[in-house]
Amino acid sequence: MKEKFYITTPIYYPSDKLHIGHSYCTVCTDTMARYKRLRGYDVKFLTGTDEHGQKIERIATAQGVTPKAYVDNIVCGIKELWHDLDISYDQFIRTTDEIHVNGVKKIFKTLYDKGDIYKSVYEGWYCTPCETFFTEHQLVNGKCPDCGRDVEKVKEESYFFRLSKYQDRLIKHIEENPDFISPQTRQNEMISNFLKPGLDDLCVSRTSFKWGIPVDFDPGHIVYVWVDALSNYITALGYGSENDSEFKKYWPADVQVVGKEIVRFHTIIWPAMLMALDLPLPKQVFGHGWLIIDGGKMSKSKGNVVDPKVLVEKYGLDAIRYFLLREIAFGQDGNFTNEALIQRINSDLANDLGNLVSRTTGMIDKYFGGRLISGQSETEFDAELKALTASTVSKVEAYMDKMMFSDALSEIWTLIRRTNKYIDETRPWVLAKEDSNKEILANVLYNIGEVLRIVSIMLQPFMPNAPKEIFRQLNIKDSTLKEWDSIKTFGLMPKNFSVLKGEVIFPRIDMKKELAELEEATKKARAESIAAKTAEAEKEHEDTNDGIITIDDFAKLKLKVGVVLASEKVEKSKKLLRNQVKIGDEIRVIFSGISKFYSPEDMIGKKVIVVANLAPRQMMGETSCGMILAAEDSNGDLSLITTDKPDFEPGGEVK
RNA sequence: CGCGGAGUAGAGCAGUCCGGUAGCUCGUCGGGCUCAUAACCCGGAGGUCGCAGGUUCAAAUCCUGCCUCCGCAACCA
Repeated sequence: MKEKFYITTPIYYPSDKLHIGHSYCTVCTDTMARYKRLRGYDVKFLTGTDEHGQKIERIATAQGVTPKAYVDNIVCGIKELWHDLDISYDQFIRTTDEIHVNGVKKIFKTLYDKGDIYKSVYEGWYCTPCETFFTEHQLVNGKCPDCGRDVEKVKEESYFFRLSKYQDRLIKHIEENPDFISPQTRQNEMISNFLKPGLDDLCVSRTSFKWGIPVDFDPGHIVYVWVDALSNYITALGYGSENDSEFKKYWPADVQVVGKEIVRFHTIIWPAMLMALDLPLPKQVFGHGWLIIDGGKMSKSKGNVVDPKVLVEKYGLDAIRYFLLREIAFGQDGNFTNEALIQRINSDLANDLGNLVSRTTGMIDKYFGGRLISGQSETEFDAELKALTASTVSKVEAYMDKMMFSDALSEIWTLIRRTNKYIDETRPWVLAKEDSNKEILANVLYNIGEVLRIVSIMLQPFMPNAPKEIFRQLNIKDSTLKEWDSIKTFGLMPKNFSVLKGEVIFPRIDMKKELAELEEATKKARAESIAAKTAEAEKEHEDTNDGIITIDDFAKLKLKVGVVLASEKVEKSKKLLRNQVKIGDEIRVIFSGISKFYSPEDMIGKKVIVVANLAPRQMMGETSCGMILAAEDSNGDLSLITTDKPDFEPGGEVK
């Protein structure tokens, strides 16, 4: 019986179009799934979408559609993207699927009955305009991290999962299974950051939104993301349903690929849930890194979001997949630049591999009329080429088992380059001049063809198209000659084979021209995104109050001119300065999040504008009375608002 | 002292766990070849391995301190 291999991607949140980062994660997982299939495993590859929650509910409402209609549309686009990237998933789970919904209800009930879920009171902060709950930690200077407005303390009845109960077992499991969290650095992070300080029980239900799976024994409560989303990896297999044969067959997962930002949920919350359900844990959770763009994180506000679809259309799927898998060490962050992409395409794909195929089929065509018949003659260079081929295969296997895609590809390319060198060494064009050398020539070309066959097989998990085309050009039809096991013996290609010289596999790209074009496209996209954002912001304003306030509204604000007498950096805070501001006769302590832009020395003596009637707020264990005004530019840099006349007398009101 | 990651030729990275002549790709300069996609092959130049101490016969690698950048801090892949 075939050994099973169950691999998953995270389920993505369909609140927006997916970008290159999601694609990266999915392509890597797909490559591993393809590799395991090629190695003869019974592979199950799961991906999907996490469709519930307040954010989606709100976006859908804003667009005047039902949440389901909204996600249906986005999911459609996601499936299209996976199709374009040739993702070979076996199943696409949606958290709105009936099998999942029922499974989650059952899991929730089971945990409740066992006492691992209990009812209590959730305390947190609520931002009314945003309709969102925040914990103490999430607040920025005690204010809503989204809109910066005041938040109010709320209590909500909720269900909690006894996460704390599993803390010791988790630490033990992680320590006893060094491969459970990969790469290693993530493991250190989890233990020192979260497990050692101690785990709190986790709030697993909400009453603040409706779009989700209801707790069926307590209407009004909705299962929150943890139990809902994480369960997908087992509900997709039928866990908790009548037909759980797949669950029995595939669980536990062999690898769960996740982004580094959600390693925590997958290595702490998820395993604790599984422990509570008495289920085995996944064998490995692999946290990959992020794509860094223009030296920073990809984000919509920066307008540097890369659309995988555009890239695939422009350069082809194989090139994009190759780049992602080769350029970035799996597990670490990696840079994505158009320049690096084009460079990889040109030097690795076009010059090294594509050109090798081209010159090989070209020579067979030219010297043998496309039909090669080779005998036994050898050259002094053959042994080394064959030895390298064999060692490459075993190195690639070793790297692939550790999901070190970049290193695996690097080995394959060493072989490709060596083969180009072999051509130089054997000088087929010289051999072709003498009829007596015909047999040696035939064997040289045969060896190159055989390496190309082997290379193509090893490349199959990474690139879905190029290997097929190489097989076609080398006229390899026998499927056993495309299997992994066939690469362990050098020389399985039929001794006489014909070639079909075809189109260039990877055309070279004119770097200068292309970069200029891309630059243009990026600018356009950025402008569009900014325009869309502005429009959205305007719309939001209109929706509330047209963005216009009356003079009476303005009069509610008491803005005063104060002078900063003293200022100091707040320890433990990156942003805050603690200022003592004299307003008239009064001296107030006001915290201000500007230490990145102003040193305490800068502050002293500054005449600043203070919102004098702002409700006092606890910050860093002290009360901040008021707010110092500063303007923000598009880079996020802050500039204090001050009075124009240097010797202006402070204390007066701003009107 | 909140946590983690990074700092190595012009660029991007490997090497650091398990000290022993500093490696790869691209770029650059020179040479070779002409089968091939102006490609391929060979060679050269270019690095005080963030800084400062320490351990050692020997440090990019181990130890101590510091600086800079990035990310995270209850779900942005």
